[in-house]
Amino acid sequence: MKVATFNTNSIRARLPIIIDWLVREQPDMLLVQETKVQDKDFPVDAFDDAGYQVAFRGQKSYNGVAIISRSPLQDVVRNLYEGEDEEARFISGRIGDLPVINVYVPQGFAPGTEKFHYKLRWMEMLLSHLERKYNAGDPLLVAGDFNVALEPIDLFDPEGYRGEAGYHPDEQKLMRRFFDWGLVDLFRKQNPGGGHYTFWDYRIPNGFKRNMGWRIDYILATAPLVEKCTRVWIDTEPRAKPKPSDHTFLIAEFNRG
DNA sequence: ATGGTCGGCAACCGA
Repeated sequence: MKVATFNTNSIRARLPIIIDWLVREQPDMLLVQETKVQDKDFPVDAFDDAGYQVAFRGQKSYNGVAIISRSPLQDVVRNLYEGEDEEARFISGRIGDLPVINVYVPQGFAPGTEKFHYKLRWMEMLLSHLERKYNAGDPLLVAGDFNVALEPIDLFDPEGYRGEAGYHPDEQKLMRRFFDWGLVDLFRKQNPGGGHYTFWDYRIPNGFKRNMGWRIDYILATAPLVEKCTRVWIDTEPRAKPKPSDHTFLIAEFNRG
């Protein structure tokens, strides 16, 4: 089984990259964030032609998440909390026997702002959602763009960004509560070294060429899946394109059974 | 080298 996550920064602008990648890599599922498309305009046909199903929740201009999969997503949930989420950042379901959660955690802007507090609240809501609805002893995948770098080796300039949004102790504490609950950061488990990033900010000149990036996208899994995980890697192809995306694909492979 | 990011969507906002 092969699972990937990718912040698309517009699924329509990135559609050829995504379809090419699906055809070449043939994953069982691809979790995407920042689709930036309303549901009525989601490019369903392109995925159908490539042999994939899609479940999505979008909104105008911002955010938006989708799960693209070989077999259809079942028991789909499009809201993190009771009632209707004001922002399209969460979609979950089940593919075969496997429960899957796809998240686009708020970026947070800057500590002390309302956006930053919203980010922390959102992560707390996700945590309580897990505690309420899932058992850490059962298989579960939680992946997406968490907008948090955990350790100094997870961003190019830890000193420079210390205490800012994306590298702040309050965010990191919340990330570690996911780990305490029973989720494992699969990339980190398989790759103890630093300098491996999933995001390079467009605003840093030649940031990708100079590897000035951040590791803020994750594939997290509970113990029964961790032991089946054979390989985790980052595919920088979309970031190296002439018309690059700011994030890259993060992929994990598992033994079946 | 007197410039220097994207995408959505129509003037800026968010990342």
